[in-house]
Amino acid sequence: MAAKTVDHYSQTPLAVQLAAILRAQITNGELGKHDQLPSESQLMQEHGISRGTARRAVEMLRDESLVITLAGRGTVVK
Amino acid sequence: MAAKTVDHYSQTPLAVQLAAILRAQITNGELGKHDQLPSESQLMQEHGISRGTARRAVEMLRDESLVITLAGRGTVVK
DNA sequence: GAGAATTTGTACGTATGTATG
DNA sequence: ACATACATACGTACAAATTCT
Repeated sequence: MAAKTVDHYSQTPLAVQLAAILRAQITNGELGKHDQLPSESQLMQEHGISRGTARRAVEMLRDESLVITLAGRGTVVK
Repeated sequence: MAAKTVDHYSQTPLAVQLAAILRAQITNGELGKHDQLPSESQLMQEHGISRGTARRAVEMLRDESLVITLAGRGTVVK
């Protein structure tokens, strides 16, 4: 099945949409503890968004302490 | 006297420097409760930085709940 | 109320620096 | 040396909210 992606025609900001999608995957266990999140480049391609938008989405999850980002490594579920 | 500005040759990120300058002005009372912060355009000109950098600096203060930003209005000390 | 000007919000592109593998 | 990945910073454009004339 196709993975869920953001809606470019929605009024909701793309970064907010993406954060919600990733947050849901963490909440429902699709992404478990210590699991690696898709890289910024992967998120860019999969959702057709820019790097800045992908980064803002992940930043929201960091602010919520749902994930941890390590320079040069990536982002993992906490 | 000349206002304090960021150092473009410092190792410290420009946004971090600017946030520190504004944070100090709030702490020492130079900027008091309900006082308006310089607009993003003013910060750009006064410090010779881009808008994105100015926005990140103010964003830090928002994250610290030191200020409140309203679209079309600006940012004021809380 | 209309319209211009100002200010913040969102989105994208590019470049460079730093750290890891 | 190279590829990958995050960090910082420059730029552009347009949208949305507010203020001013």
